[in-house]
Amino acid sequence: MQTKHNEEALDHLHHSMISEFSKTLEMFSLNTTESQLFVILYLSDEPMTLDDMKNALGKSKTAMSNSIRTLLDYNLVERVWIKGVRKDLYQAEKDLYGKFMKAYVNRWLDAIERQKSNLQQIEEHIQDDEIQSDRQTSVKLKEAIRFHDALEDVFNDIHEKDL
Amino acid sequence: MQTKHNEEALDHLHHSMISEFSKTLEMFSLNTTESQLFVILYLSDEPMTLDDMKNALGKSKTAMSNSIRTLLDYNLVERVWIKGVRKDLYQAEKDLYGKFMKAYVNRWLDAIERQKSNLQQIEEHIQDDEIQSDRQTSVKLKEAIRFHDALEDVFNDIHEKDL
DNA sequence: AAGTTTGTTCAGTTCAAACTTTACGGAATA
DNA sequence: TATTCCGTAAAGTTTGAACTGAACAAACTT
Repeated sequence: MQTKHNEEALDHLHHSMISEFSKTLEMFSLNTTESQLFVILYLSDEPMTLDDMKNALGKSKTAMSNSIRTLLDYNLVERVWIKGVRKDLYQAEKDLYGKFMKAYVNRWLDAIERQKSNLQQIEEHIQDDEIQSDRQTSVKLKEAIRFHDALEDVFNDIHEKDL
Repeated sequence: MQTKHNEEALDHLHHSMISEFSKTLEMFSLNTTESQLFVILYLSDEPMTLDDMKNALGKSKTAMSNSIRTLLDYNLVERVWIKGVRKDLYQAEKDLYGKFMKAYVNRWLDAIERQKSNLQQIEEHIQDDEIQSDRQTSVKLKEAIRFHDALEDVFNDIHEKDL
């Protein structure tokens, strides 16, 4: 009975960790399932199959398949091969902080670069067409571009720190 | 006719800026309307009323009222008073970069602190109840807490930079 | 005091994201 | 070669966020 009590307590413990830790991971623009999935893999000693995850989270296999693929895209999870095992196996990347930060910062930098370039095109467009834009708008446009520069700087700083 | 052509071009210009710049602002966890609203206010020389915004964005007054309040919460917008004007007036805060960064970083720091404390409570809970947790889980828990510490450090760094 | 005007609350609607179930193609096994 | 098994694709369903319009309370005007 003591063992059973202990087992339940361990289950509860796992459940709490998944519930709590995943909330933080959601802040990295992961959705609920993706975050929970990562935590599950993170807590597991051994690589897991889609069916393992399905059982652990109580969701459909398709949901697992989709979520695991975005985690792969973000480089937060890797597929491993074990001789004799037919199913695909996945495990969480070791370097928790580094991987998450890298994934996060890269997504920011990509977006910033894209948006900055869009704004710059608008700026060129003004000059080419000789539109008599009000002074105010022109000033704001330049300011917005500088804003993007500043963002780029911050995220580049972070990026360089954890190389 | 030249003036009219120019006017149209200016409208288009404004529209583009709202569309493009707001995409970046959405990355600070603002939804579409909040972001667009901020850009509108940002581009305007004068403070605007809810009706002005409603007309500018073509959405309901309720939507404006809700969005402006979250922008106020985040300290990205301020209410101003002008003698004789009965309606509430709002304008974008001047320091674009500083305000956004501060709002963003604060939200991160709040969340991290809360989550870290939750994890620490789980850790205490283990020790109190003398649960024989597997070594692996215990290690991971500590690691997760360190992860939060690291995040706190990064965001604190950013926070201190733009004081 | 009666009647406007203004911002917000509330109830109902719309739409997109997230899930599930079913179906399918390709690889492994017999 | 036939069959089973596994991951993904497709189609349909559910759920929650975002929006609208009507109703309301407080403040202002006359």
